Amino acid sequence: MGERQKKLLKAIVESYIKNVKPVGSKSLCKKFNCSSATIRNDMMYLEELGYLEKTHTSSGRIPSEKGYHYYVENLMKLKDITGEDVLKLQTILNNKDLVLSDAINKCMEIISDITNYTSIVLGKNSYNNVLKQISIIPIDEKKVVSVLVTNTGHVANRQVIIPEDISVKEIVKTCEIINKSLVGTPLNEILEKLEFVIKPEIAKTMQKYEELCSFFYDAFYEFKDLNKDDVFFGGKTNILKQPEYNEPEKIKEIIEKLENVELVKNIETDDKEIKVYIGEENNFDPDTTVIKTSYNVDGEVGTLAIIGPKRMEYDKVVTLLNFLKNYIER
Amino acid sequence: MGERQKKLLKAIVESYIKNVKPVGSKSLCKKFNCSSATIRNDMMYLEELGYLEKTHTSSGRIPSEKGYHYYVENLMKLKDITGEDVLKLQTILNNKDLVLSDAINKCMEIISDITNYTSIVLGKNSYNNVLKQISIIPIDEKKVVSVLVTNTGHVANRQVIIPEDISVKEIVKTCEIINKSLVGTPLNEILEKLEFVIKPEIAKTMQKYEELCSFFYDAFYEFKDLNKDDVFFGGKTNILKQPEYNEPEKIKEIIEKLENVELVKNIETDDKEIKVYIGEENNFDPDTTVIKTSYNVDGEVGTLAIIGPKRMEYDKVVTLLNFLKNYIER
DNA sequence: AGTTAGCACTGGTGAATAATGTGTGCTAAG
DNA sequence: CTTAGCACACATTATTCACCAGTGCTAACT
Repeated sequence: MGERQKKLLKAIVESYIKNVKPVGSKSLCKKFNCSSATIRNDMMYLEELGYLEKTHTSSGRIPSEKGYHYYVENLMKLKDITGEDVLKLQTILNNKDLVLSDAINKCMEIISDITNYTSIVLGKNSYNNVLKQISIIPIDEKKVVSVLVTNTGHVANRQVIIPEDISVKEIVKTCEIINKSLVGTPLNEILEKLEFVIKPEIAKTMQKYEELCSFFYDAFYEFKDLNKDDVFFGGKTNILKQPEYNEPEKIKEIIEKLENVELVKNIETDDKEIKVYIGEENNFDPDTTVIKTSYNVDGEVGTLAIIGPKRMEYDKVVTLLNFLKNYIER
Repeated sequence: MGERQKKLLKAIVESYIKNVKPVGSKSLCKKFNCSSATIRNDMMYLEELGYLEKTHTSSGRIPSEKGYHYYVENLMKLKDITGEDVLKLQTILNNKDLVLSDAINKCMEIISDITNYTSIVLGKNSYNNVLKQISIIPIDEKKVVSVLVTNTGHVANRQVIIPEDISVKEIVKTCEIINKSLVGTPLNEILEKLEFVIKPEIAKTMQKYEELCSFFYDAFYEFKDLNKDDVFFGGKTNILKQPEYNEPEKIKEIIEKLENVELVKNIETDDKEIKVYIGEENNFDPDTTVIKTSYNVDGEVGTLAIIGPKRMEYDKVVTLLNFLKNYIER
């Protein structure tokens, strides 16, 4: 691919990103100081290589997924990190009163607003977290609330019904034993340890050790969530402002997917780089591009993702994500 | 309005609800054993009274908002509480392992699924709740987590940064005092009591009482949320399956509104009856009907709401809501 | 007085047609 | 290698036409 062809591909991608409509040969004449026929010849060549496509036999060209890819990897230039957008982000990030996750969420919300794409934060709430404390708080004769706190300050709670044959006293006592023995245990090992450490231990002193363990199994069960992704959307529906979402079925399709928690959680990544997944190669929606990266701040890890049309302002998004990621990771 | 005219209005409303298209005079001939001209005469009369409308000069009639209203109040018959739908609800409601709010949410989800309308539960999390316990759990040198539990078992938590000039010890001690003095206090009075009860009390024994109170003010501040509505959607986008949502703008408009938390929270009601708000008279969206009612189960109160097109299966929705409300309130 | 048949009329719907414009591929000449 | 010129392809839009479902009105009928 010659130099002019590269420039041409770049021009076509950028024009299409900006103007949404297929770009024809004539529109590029002045820019390249040559006739439309020349442009057409190059276009044909780029199409043969698979970088361009036509929507119908005599339309202008649009970039193929391969074309976008080439653009992202070889042609685009990251923007300078300046301007009011970045200023907004900095203001938030410098606010020391904000807990990290809140700051990240707010930043992603802003990025969503200035780009009109949908942003997602998948905070792996307590990846690698260990138990800091568990409390049992009796609510009435039939119910207690169990509250679990991790070493990073995440909290989960659950209401549990007290089985008829157990007394609150026994529960509280068992809870104390658990606190003594299990503090420092990674969350995902808690259930296991409950069975193989706690049960034998309380078997010595308590009659109803089976029932008690089963009760705590119950109480801990939903805390698994702490290990799961916590999903935050910044401007969930901003992507609908993109002109590609102009027909009912397309809108409903994307909304459906954004509401599908399982699908969204799939976006999670632990890739330290910012990766761009265009169309078919993301497993979210073949008509979109997903740009994502992980972050890791003092063991608090998660995923930042932006979902937009394939015709996305790649340079802008990558620049912003890059800035945010670097800033929070210092 | 004569007897036949009432029957006619009923037939028109029900036909339109079912078939979505304006109903013409001829389609009702057999049912009323008369000619289309007769029907037309009655239709004209009903239109004069404001119960019917035309979409254009020579279309069939559709019910006006006034017409729907008359239908709901005078014409429709509640369905029998039978069938598999109700069975599904009962199964959930009989599951004793489910906490009330979860059971309600699941039921509303089912109602949304069988009707294809959007259902909302606004659980006033802890209306009238009082403080049961507050704990301070140190996370590291700079952070603590405050955990607040209410008498109904609701939990709120918040990470707070420790001001430089206060020690964790002092915080924990103050916390104990708060627990002694403030347990039983309604949540919305906590901040007030912090100022006028706690501050004077700790002023006796602690030097930095000002700073400590300010710290706890901070720690409590977001717990106000507990007094706010907790929004749950059952099948948020089910309403999009209704044929009226067949153009991009309409879809985007309703999605926008459903994403607008403030607007949704406005739906809240404390009306014990099931009320139907058709079109302009609901302040959510003039093209929809909102059917809502409050529930109150042992002091746990909230709002159940269904949002659908004005052309809604009023009898079905009211019947289902009625069943659910009565069942949970025993 | 209420009901009905008949008729002219209105507006929506869908198919067919035509006109226009934007773009292409190809060829041949510069 | 570049360019002008030309025939062709397809999307878009507007126009027309026929059709249909429905109405309002009038006059006749029970």
